[in-house]
Amino acid sequence: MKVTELAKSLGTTADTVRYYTRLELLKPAKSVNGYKSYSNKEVSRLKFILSARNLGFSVADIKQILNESEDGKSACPLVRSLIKERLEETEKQFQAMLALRGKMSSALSQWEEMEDKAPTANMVCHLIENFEQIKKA
Amino acid sequence: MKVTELAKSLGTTADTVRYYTRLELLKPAKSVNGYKSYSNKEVSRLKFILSARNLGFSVADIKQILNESEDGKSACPLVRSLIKERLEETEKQFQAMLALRGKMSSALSQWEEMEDKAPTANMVCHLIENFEQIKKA
DNA sequence: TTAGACCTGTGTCTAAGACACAGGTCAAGC
DNA sequence: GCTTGACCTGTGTCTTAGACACAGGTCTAA
Repeated sequence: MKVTELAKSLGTTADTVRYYTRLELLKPAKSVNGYKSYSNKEVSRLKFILSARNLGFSVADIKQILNESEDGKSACPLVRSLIKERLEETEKQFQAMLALRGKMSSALSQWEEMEDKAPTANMVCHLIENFEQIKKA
Repeated sequence: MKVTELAKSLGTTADTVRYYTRLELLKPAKSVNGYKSYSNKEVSRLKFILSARNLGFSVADIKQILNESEDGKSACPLVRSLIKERLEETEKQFQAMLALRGKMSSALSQWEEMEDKAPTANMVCHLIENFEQIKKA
């Protein structure tokens, strides 16, 4: 299987497959012509990687998990501990995005009723510089 | 004013100031000793940059805005149009994070009751590979 | 004058691929 | 057999917004 075949068969891009290959998450054989040749084992490996990515694991996490399982050990404890970490991060980012979204949408609606002003020596844009979010009561 | 003085006075890091300087958002004079010397104008410029970053503008956005205002034009129309774009992106990312958070927390609670399994030839980790989110009713 | 503490600019690194590009492959047509 | 063109390949570079490493400069106290 060539890189694009593999990618399409699992609904991803050739660049993504190449990326994982570069990091040695996938270890294709070399064809005579220098092209990389992916076996069925790589297919299921890639399937695993994509599932894990979809669940929020980083590529580095996945590398760890694969290493563990290649040693014959159960990766389950590692997997549980990693997802706990990632979930905490996701929660933080989520809260940050929530706040940002509120700020932005508040700014947008305020600004639509405000007039344009030319810049002055100490003011680039009054919309931004005078913005203060109305705190939730 | 030296880079760290400026940074601390506005609650940011020297690296951030250096970054903006590299991109020529700030244009300090050169001291005799080669150190960068920031004037009061740079202070208010940096203040503006930090406000805009805080509202979700990218550094490239801010560069555009500053350029516009340096030409004496009002940056307000640009600012409104940029924040509309950024808000849409933020909304998308927010929804993605919301979904991801749900998936992850669902996975975590499922997995806590599941046993460890050793890897097999076609299974790296059954937790991940057998995970299916229970769709919201 | 010298020691040490602190500060500086420059260069490199990060995540997870996307993109550019020079060259190779392969089937169709002659 | 040869050639054309379409498509594919691997490698290298680029992206964000800074953080970090580091060699060397500055500055204060002794």
